[in-house]
Amino acid sequence: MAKRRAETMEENRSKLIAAARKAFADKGYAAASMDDLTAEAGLTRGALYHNFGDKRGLLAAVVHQMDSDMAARAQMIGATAGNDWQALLAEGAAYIEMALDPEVQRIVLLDGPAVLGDPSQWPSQGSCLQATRQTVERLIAKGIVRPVDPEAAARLLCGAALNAALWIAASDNPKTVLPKAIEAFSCLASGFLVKAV
Amino acid sequence: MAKRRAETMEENRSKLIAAARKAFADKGYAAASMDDLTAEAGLTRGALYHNFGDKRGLLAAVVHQMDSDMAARAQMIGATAGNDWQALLAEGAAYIEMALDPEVQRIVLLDGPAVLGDPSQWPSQGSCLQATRQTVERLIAKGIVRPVDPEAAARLLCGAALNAALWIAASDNPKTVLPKAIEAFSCLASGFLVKAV
DNA sequence: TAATTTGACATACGGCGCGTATGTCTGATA
DNA sequence: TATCAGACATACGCGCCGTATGTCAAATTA
Repeated sequence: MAKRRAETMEENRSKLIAAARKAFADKGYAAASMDDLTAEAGLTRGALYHNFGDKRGLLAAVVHQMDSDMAARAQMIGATAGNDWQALLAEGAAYIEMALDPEVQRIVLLDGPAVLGDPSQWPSQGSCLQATRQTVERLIAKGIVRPVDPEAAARLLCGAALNAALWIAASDNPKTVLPKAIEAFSCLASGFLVKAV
Repeated sequence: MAKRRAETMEENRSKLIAAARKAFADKGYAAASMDDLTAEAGLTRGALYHNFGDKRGLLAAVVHQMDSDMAARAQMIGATAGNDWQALLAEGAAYIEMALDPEVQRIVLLDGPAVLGDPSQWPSQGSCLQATRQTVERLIAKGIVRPVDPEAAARLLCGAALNAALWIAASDNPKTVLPKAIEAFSCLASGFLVKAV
């Protein structure tokens, strides 16, 4: 039987996003050819421009998907922590680990900001940023964390985690530096506590 | 009188770097045309490829220049601070303020990492990173800061400062959020102290 | 100083990739 | 069943990068 119209369209969108995710991660955004990646998905550039407008639009869709995945994961990890403070630390560690994925680094952390602009302006709000900010707000309300600007705190924490991840990924043996990074992150974060550990 | 050979060459290099800096900051790396920016400098693409190899080489030269300027500035500011701890905070604040410059953001913080890779792999070592790391090492030696990995601490601090700058720049009224960012940064950094403030 | 060489830069060429305009064919609608 | 709409394919033009080749002034040597 013939498929519904919207059905195949959604399939094609998914195929294009998947191919783009692979191509962008593999060759980088600039070097990825639209002809190649659409062919990889069994389609042509016509489908691409019809669905996403232009190359940037495709990147935006890919970033949105990855960002949403990361947000969901961060949310889960935060929810399973013992208390809110540990949730914050766990989210940070999770973010560092997620950022170790080469796909995440290349697409979300490097090409994404360069092509689409600052992550906080993205529709998805920058995944981890959102989760971190909410956690910080809870901690401030409970008097555990100093009354700093939650947005500022979240941005700084995520920024620290992100750079930690880039550092680890660029290092010779990631296994040994990962714990150092997480320890340093914990130290840093503890600066927000009302009373020191 | 006829100019020396090396002299004019150095002049041309400077003119190209200056034009590139302007073009990259204005249009972004990808959208900047080599023909246009070389014409702006009164030269052609021939000079460019002879001096810098390719477009990436030109960006690297521009980044190196800006990075060196930033390092020198950070060094100066750190040196004029009362003590080492205040030097660290001052360097962080200085980094945030420098990163508010649109040219720095676009070229050093966005396109630079996307095109050239992680800043810590750059020949210039990532300006502020170097200065921050040295300051952290001094503070650890004096027992003021906990014995964390200096490299990790420097990366986290610089990452936090960088993201603070991106946040401020994207905000509606930078003037009001700048102090919030600096306050949050001080809190964060104090997490590294042996005894809390 | 005159001839020769070097090399910094200009010019010319080929190819690729993006974006748009136009065409086509299938699934929806009446 | 006939018409329409829209998702996707095809065709075209333009701009830009990188390289190969040419040129001319400055440096070198005798």
